[in-house]
This record gives sequence, structure tokens and C-alpha cells, in this order.
Amino acid sequence: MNNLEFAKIFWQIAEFLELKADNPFKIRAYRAAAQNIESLSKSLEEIYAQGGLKAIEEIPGIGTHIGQKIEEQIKTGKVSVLTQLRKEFPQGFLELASIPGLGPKTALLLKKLKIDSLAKLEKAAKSGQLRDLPGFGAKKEKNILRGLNLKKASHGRFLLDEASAHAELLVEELEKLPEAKKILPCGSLRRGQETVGDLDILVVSDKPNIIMDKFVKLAMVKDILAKGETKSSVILKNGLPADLRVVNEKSFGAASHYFTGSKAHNIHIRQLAHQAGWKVSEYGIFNQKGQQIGGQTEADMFAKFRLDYIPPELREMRGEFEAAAKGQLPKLVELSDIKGDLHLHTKATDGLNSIEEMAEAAKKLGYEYILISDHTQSTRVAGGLSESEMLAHLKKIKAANKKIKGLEILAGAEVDILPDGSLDYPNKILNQLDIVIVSIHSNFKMPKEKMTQRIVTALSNPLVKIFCHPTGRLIGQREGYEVDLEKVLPAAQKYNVAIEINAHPQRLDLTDVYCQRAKELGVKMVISTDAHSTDQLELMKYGVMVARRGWLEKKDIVNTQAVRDLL
DNA sequence: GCCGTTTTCGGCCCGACTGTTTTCAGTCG
Ligand SMILES: Nc1nc2c(ncn2[C@H]2C[C@H](O)[C@@H](COP(=O)(O)OP(=O)(O)OP(=O)(O)O)O2)c(=O)[nH]1
Ligand SMILES: [Mg+2]
Ligand SMILES: [Mg+2]
Ligand SMILES: [Zn+2]
Repeated sequence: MNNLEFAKIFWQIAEFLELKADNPFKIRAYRAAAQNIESLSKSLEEIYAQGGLKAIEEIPGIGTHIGQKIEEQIKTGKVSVLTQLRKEFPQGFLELASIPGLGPKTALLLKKLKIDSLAKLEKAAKSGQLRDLPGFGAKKEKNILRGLNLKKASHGRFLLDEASAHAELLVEELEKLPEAKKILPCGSLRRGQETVGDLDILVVSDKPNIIMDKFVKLAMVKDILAKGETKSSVILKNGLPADLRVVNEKSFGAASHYFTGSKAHNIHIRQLAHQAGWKVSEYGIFNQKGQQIGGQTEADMFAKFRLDYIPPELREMRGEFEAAAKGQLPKLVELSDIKGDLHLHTKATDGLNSIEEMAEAAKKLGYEYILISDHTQSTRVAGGLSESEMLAHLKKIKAANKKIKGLEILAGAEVDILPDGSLDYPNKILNQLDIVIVSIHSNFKMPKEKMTQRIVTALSNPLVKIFCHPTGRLIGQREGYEVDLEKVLPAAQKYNVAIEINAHPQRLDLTDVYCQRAKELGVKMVISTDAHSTDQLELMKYGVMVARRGWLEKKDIVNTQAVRDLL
């Protein structure tokens, strides 16, 4: 069982306990444990195999009880508490609480009335059965119907590029309002999380009512969920929800910190405030008399606690406070550090543009080099090149490199790793390439052991320099193949192969927590776009975000180096 | 259920919006 599956056990236990109106702090404890398990870069199974229950209990947020449940799952394949809870609730009941605006209290009430599925709820609401319940009324009943519709129409989480694009559009609209003095997109988007649930936009203004009135009337707004004088929530026409928060200038720092999150990070800084005899809210840092003593700038939110500034991408409760207190935060890699793109395609295979077009676009980004890396023969669906076609393609790349000044065009290929771990071309072809990058495009459904061996075998070829999109996952479409990164990463280190952070918003592969692990193991990383067209070269920023979330610095990233120092 | 440079017991972040209330509960950020 992988860590995400372990985490899911505890997310579910938390959910069930909430629906039983159990102790809220116990529920929070389960959620904290789930969150921390998702942040681990080593598998619980492996931690357990190496250090037993004791090692498991050293994980933050995991104590004797949750530790025992992990042990039970490993030993017996189930957690009896969860099995029991599942029996207490009818199938489909959990879905009720996923309706926006309908929480655990209401769900519990509905259960008593035997309304325990979405269909039954809809029927009850439509026939006016809910309005007479205690604490209910006609409006609440209508809101439940609206919530049902919202859930049906819900798009789920959004990829980073679509969320970013809509944030930019929304910011453009808000910039037209003279009452808006500052506008800052916050939330998971600012933290560079791989998917985004909603936009969280902060505005500074002394005229919050005017901002709110104009905000909810914007053409891009489809539905208004709530509207107050400091906070409003809407759904945009593309289905993306957006929250707007308006504060005074003097609260800008505290509010941007609050609204950027993460929630767990926020709670921690509020606990630090408590220890110092202060209080932190989105309005500032306050002393016991209630006077504001800080929080006008975001930097001050850290400085007041003797912490170095923690960049948004690190605010995930993954050790950032300890590092900031000791002055040991990494100096994170930046987009402007990137000197080239080492994974791109042309119309020789499944790309849209020519070598020259890709090169010109790369020059416009200020790059020093690119690697043309088209597909190889086994990847037929992508127009993979036969040996002779590749040799001809090579000549074209070399010719383009001669022709185009101010950019080094390196000749490479994204060589398929065959099921037995051998490569799609013999070494006599690979020898002629400047840089060989490799990846898996077929036979995804191998057992973990075999897949791991397949990859390690490929990486052991001394001509191989980069392993691309190492897990093969496509966000929202398919899980990655089963692979033991605890073996692949050390192999990459041993054979001096760099691991790719694929910057495509649907891949973002390797993920942040494994980037951190790779760094620990001394593995070099490279950030590449896998661009299939000139405009996709600009996806680099999303890969940089992943690297930053993985605590990586310029020196950890191969393509921040000059071309002569590459690999 | 977790956790401890004041604690191994008694805390656990703080505030906005809505609908139903006549002072607050529920839900959410
Ligand atoms: N202090 C505190 N802050 C919270 C809480 N819930 C949310 N926040 C803050 C931190 C979040 O990053 C920010 C925006 O909330 P969201 O629900 O939109 O979460 P976020 O953007 O992190 O993730 P998302 O991708 O939208 O699911 O508000 C909370 O319970 N307490
Ligand atoms: Mg959000
Ligand atoms: Mg939000
Ligand atoms: Zn590719």
C-alpha cells in the first residue's frame, strides 16, 4: 500500500468521525496525520520495515493510536476501526457532506430521517420536506438544492495553467477598479500546488463595499455564493470558484499570509503567537491589549517571530519553521536561473513546430541552449523515428545549429525504455547524440519490482543522461505506473543520471516531495517542458514551482548551468 | 488523537457569512 492510500484511510476515518459528531480535535489529529503521511517521501511500509512501530511513531502527528492502525494495516491488510465505521453508515452517505454548504451536523440530522443518499436528499428538498426541520427554513432548503446542483456541475480541481490563466484575467478586471490599491492572488495557486481548488484573491482597499459590488457583477462571474463586506465567494463561468478578500493597507501582510496558507502553516504561526503572548489573525499581529504590533508586510509576519522569510511554496508544514528559525531555508531556484530546455519535440514526430521555430522561440526566452528530443521508433502513436530517420533528423538538427546564432541546439532523442530495460536504439546510434534522455511510454502495467528493474537497467547505460517524467502519471487521468523510487533515485545517483521535473501542468512529474528526497540522495534534477509547440516552452514556470516546493536550489538543477557544464 | 524550553493532562487558530435565531449554530476560509 502506498502512502496516498494510507493517508486516505485516515482522511476517511476523520470524515466518518465528523459525521458522528466526535471530538473535533481528534478529527483534526487524523487529518494532520493524513496530511503528514502525504508529505513523506519514504513509504510507510519501508519505514516500518526498517524501524518498526517506533519509527512510525516518530513521524509528526502520528502517535500510539494512529501508529497501531498503520501497523494493523501492514500486518492484516485492514484497519478494523475503519471497517467498523463503514458499517455504521449506509453506502453513499459520505457524499452528502461533500455538498457545498452541507456539513456534518446537517448530514447527521438527515441520517436520522433516513435521508442517506444524494437522490433521497434531492427528493426531500424538492418536495419541501426539509423546511420544517429544527434550524431549517425555506432558504436552507433552497440552498441544499443549489448545493446539489453545484456539486453536479463541479469540475473538480483545476490544473495550474488553467487556474493561472483565470487568475490573470480576474486580476486584469480588478485592476480596472480605482478603489483597488493592491491585488494579490494567494491560496494554493501562489503556493504552486499541483492542482488548485479555487482562486483566492486579496485586495487592499478602504472601500470594500464598492469592490465587492463590482466584483460579483464582473462578466466572468457565473454564480454568487456569498457576499459580505470583507469576503465574497463566486463561481466563474469556466466553473472555477473564486474567493475575494478585502482588507486595509495595514493588514496587507497578515492577510496575504493568511490567504496564502497553507491552513496547517497558518495554524502553526498562530500557535507561535500564542506562545509569545500575542494573537495572529488575517488582520495583523496583536498584543494582549489588542493593539496591532505587526503584520503590515508579509515579511513582518515572519520577522516578528525571528524567522527568515518563508517563500509561499514552502508553507506546507514540512519543516519550514524549523529551517527558518535556524536560518537554514534553501535559496530556492528561480525561473530566471533557467538557461535552457532539455526536452522538446518537433514536427519530426508529434510536435507542431520545426527545429528552427522551436529554437527561435527558445532564444526569445533568453535561453542559451535547447535539446531537440523527439520520440523513437517504438512510440509509434507519437510518430517515433526509425534509426535511419533519426540519423537524417540529426543532420537537420546540426544544420539548424549552424544556421541559428546565439543558441546552442543540442541533438538528442527521448529514447523509449523497452519492457526489458534495453533502449529503443543501439549504442552506435545513441553515441551520435549529444544527450540521451529516456522514458517509459509502453507496458505501464508491470509489477512494481519488474518496472523498477526495467528502469534501473536503462539508467545503467552510461550514455543515458536524463530520466524523464519518472512516474508517468497524468493528473486527473491516470495514476503513474508502479515503481519503487527508493531504488530508482539511488540508481540515478550512482549512474549519474539526472531526474526530470516535467513542467507540463498535467504531469509535474517528479512531484515535490520526491524532489526533496532526490536532493537528499544527491540526485541531480533537470526541469524541462516536454514542449510539443513553441508556446509550450513557457510551461517552464510550473516546473520551477515544483522544484521550489521540493526545496531545490539553483545548484540542484542541471539546466541552470551553462552548456559546457551540462551533464 | 497528539503533544510538551512553563505542561504527561489539558489544551488544541481565529474570523466571515448565512439563516435562523432574539444571541447563535453551522459551515467555510
Ligand atoms: N487560519 C486558517 N486559515 C485557513 C483556514 N482554511 C483556509 N485558510 C486559509 C489558508 C488557505 O490557503 C487559504 C485559502 O483557502 P482555500 O480553502 O482556498 O485553500 P487553498 O487555496 O490552500 O487550497 P485549494 O486549492 O483552494 O483547495 O485560506 C482555516 O481553517 N484557518
Ligand atoms: Mg484556494
Ligand atoms: Mg478559497
Ligand atoms: Zn517528451
